[in-house]
Amino acid sequence: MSHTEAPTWSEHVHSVLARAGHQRGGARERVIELLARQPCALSAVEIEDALRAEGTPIGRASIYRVLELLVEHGLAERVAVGPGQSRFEAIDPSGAHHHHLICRECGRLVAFDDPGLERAIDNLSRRLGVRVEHHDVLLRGSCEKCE
Amino acid sequence: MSHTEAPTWSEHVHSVLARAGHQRGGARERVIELLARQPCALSAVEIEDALRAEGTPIGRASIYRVLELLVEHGLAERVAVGPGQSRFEAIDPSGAHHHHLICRECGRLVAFDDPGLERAIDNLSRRLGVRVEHHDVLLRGSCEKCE
DNA sequence: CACGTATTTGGGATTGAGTCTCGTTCTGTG
DNA sequence: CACAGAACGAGACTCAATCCCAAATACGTG
Ligand SMILES: [Zn+2]
Ligand SMILES: [Zn+2]
Ligand SMILES: [Zn+2]
Ligand SMILES: [Zn+2]
Repeated sequence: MSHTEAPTWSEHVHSVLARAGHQRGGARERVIELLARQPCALSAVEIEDALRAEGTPIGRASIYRVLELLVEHGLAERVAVGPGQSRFEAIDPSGAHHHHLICRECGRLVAFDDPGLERAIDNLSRRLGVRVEHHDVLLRGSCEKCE
Repeated sequence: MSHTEAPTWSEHVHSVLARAGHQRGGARERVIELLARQPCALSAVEIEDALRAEGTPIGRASIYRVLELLVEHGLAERVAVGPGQSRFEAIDPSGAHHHHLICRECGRLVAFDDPGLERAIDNLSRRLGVRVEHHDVLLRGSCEKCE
């Protein structure tokens, strides 16, 4: 192949972090690899448990450090689903992202994306005249299964 | 006056809770009165401190109980501004509400409302075909003062 | 008003996500 | 392979939030 493949999220993360002057380490690699495989957001505790279950336990401090680093660099997003319950998920390098509906009944997280919503936030930030770096949107209701 | 005045938020809260079979108690009254006077969201700790400063200290457990009750009945909203940092504010019975921008620099909360955003969320919920009871929107960026 | 019952309240113990510290281990470079 | 800086992890610690339960309070009834 002569053309450049679009980089995967992991590759993108590694290149961004390398460019920012970060070395590589086992803990970070593990967390990134795990996040790369997820369809939707995980909590820090779930990440800790998943890694331990895979036989490569990672210190709690490292997990939070990695997550903070990723969020700082716009590589992952924190989804606050409740008091003391943050979840994290990869952000696609293309800028494509989705938001979530959390079901009041079963607590399940449902992902969606909506250009109209993004456009509205865009217009809004222009109207406010402030620099909006990020937007959190979380809908609460009941999902199809709990309807 | 022969016409009915629009009820204040406190009155509305009391009638909703009475209808739901709740008795009145001092702690609840104090928290409701305090929230009614706020222009924007307070944390539970701020509420506790404010009430103590006013000479009517209220137990922590009661404060959280009242807040939960209000949120449950759609009378107040929880704004998750960060991990382990919830803020609460009254929801106007008319349905009028605002959202917030939280400043990365100074941490200040700036309120705004935007019909375009509300319309977009409306359309979205119709498109998804689910019943959306509530929507959280939180922008992150820098406020005018920190620009 | 006095009584009885259900609700509300609050002090204090407890939980648990998230943070901090600091000595150890690893990475990359020359 | 030596060195400096970066990354790691065990465990102490913080603090919002929850839980427990005995005491206080609200309110319908007589
Ligand atoms: Zn997701
Ligand atoms: Zn968006
Ligand atoms: Zn507000
Ligand atoms: Zn809205």
